[in-house]
Amino acid sequence: MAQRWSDDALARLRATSGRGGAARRAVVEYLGRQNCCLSAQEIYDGVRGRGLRVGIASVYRALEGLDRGGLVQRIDLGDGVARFEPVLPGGEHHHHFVCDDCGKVEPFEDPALEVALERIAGGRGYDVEAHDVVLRGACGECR
Amino acid sequence: MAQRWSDDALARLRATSGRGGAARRAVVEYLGRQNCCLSAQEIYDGVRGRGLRVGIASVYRALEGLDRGGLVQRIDLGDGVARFEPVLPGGEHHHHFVCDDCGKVEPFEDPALEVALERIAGGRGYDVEAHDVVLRGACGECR
DNA sequence: CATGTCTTTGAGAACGGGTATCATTATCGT
DNA sequence: ACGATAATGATACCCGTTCTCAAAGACATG
Ligand SMILES: [Zn+2]
Ligand SMILES: [Zn+2]
Ligand SMILES: [Zn+2]
Ligand SMILES: [Zn+2]
Repeated sequence: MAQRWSDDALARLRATSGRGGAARRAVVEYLGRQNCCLSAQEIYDGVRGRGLRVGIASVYRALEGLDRGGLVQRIDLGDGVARFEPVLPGGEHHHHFVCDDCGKVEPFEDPALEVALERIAGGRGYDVEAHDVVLRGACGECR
Repeated sequence: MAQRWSDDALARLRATSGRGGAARRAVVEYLGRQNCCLSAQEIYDGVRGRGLRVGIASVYRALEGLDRGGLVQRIDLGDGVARFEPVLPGGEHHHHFVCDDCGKVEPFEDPALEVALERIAGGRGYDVEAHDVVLRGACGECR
């Protein structure tokens, strides 16, 4: 599945952006191995940890391309650091709970929430294309 | 109502922080007059526009104190700028729609969404104290 | 009101995530 | 292999936010 996403993302990027590059490939492959959000710095560290000489600028460039193509979702948890996670085909996705105490980030899914959000999208004069939801509080260990 | 919030916030701040100051008072009074979120810079400009010599650092300090006291909600719309809006007593609040095209921010309320969020809060092992929701897309004028 | 103590304030430096720049390297059709 | 052109990496830069610190203000006391 993850491998599937990486391959698909690389193919899609090549179709829109003309050429392939090593940095972009490294970022996509590293990201495809994750199942929740990572910051650009975390991706940079992870890729570098594998011995690849990749610049932080290339990480941001790859993420920007992935974001424009809808292959990645930009997530803002309120700490001033943007995080990114793969967008799986079919629209299945999750949202995040952040512990105010220890900073832990946990994903969750909730179909009823998605339905409520769908209804809002339909009811207003807006053309809603995406939604962000973040829950805050104390996690099981911290409360 | 707005005046009510300002008075209450100032009283609450004085109770926790010992002394009152002119900058803090100016920020709270300006913020109490608004009904949706403002950035620190907008607050700074607004207060300065009234001829008060207030530093941007004091604006951030006031906002930090208000946030710690739960008197203000920090809102992150994903553009790298934190925004703040008064937290009204009773828990009534709204969320925001952001137009990807023109950048316009519009508030909306949706009881069904709040119910869905409440259910999530109760069902998991978390102790959820707050939630952020942002919808993105094209507004009525831009689509 | 004057004094002294402690807090708040404003200006600007410092910090950090993210972006722009640019010379160099890699890609890929030919 | 060659050459046009896009991608890359190092680093300078931008800008929102926080830190620092001397000066000003607030409050209790006499
Ligand atoms: Zn996630
Ligand atoms: Zn969702
Ligand atoms: Zn609002
Ligand atoms: Zn809500």
